[in-house]
Amino acid sequence: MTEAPRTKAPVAVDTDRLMEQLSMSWGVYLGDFTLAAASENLTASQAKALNALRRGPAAMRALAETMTCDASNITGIIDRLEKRELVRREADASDRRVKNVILTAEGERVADAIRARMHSTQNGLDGLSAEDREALSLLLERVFGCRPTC
Amino acid sequence: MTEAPRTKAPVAVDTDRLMEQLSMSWGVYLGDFTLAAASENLTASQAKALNALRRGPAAMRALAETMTCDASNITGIIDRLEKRELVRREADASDRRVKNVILTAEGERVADAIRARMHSTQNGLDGLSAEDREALSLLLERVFGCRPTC
DNA sequence: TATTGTTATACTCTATAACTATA
DNA sequence: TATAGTTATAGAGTATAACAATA
Repeated sequence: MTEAPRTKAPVAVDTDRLMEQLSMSWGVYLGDFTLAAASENLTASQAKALNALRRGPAAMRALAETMTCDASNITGIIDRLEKRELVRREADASDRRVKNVILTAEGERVADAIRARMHSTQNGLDGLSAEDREALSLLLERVFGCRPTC
Repeated sequence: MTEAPRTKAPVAVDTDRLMEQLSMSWGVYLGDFTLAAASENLTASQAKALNALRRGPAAMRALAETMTCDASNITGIIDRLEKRELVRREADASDRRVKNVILTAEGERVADAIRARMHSTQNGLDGLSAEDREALSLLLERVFGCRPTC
């Protein structure tokens, strides 16, 4: 099932090509993101957490889920962001075990600044026509199952 | 120049949407890659180095360039891969300062295995028609400037 | 008992700076 | 003197295991 036939079908070749291209493209994207984060003296993980919180407060556990890492890691990441007053912890009203993490006004400003400084990616997207952007969005959704607002 | 107009043009909104979607898609891709690497007891960075070497031998310095990290990091990464006999160092013939890193047969096998275990991404791409794959490839090239074979 | 967040531990990745051996 | 690779160092991310507080 996972074995490819010895004769290369055009389909298989294109998938290989795309995998290679995706690998390089994500490298460019990550470099852009890391540089943007560094411009605010943040690591990529810290910026990722900040970005996730733009949607609203989240429990430590939920944040770990979003960042696909162990819950124990979140403590340190949020500690460093809290020390810079970009986020704050707040005890949950209904369940006192839970701590909700909330973006401060300054944290919101920094998150927006990082987003705005992703020039390379932004310029690449701005260079596309409206139709092309729509097409790319649909393709990403079909390949990775990610819709913009979910 | 970098200031957006106060009235939101449809173009600007679509770019925001795409940035968000790219962020999530990248998360899915990275998770897939990290899991595939872990299935061979490798970290993402080690797997990335292994994958880069599939194109052929590379000097330590060139590898650092490819992985967009400081040259001093490559020493440790290659040390660990060499300890497992997935790569080997070889002195360059023309410049004795240079060490070329070469994939061993076992390293090649492991690199291929990781590539093959990226089921999520692979399935996503296989679900596209030939035309859609071609379209995605063109869009990636225009946004990120990455061609498959360069 | 189960879950949330934290701590302790060990390993890896990362950049900076200083070192060596070549060029 | 300049460059390739290494080492030393310090900070950050990561998973595992164990813990306290709460459910």
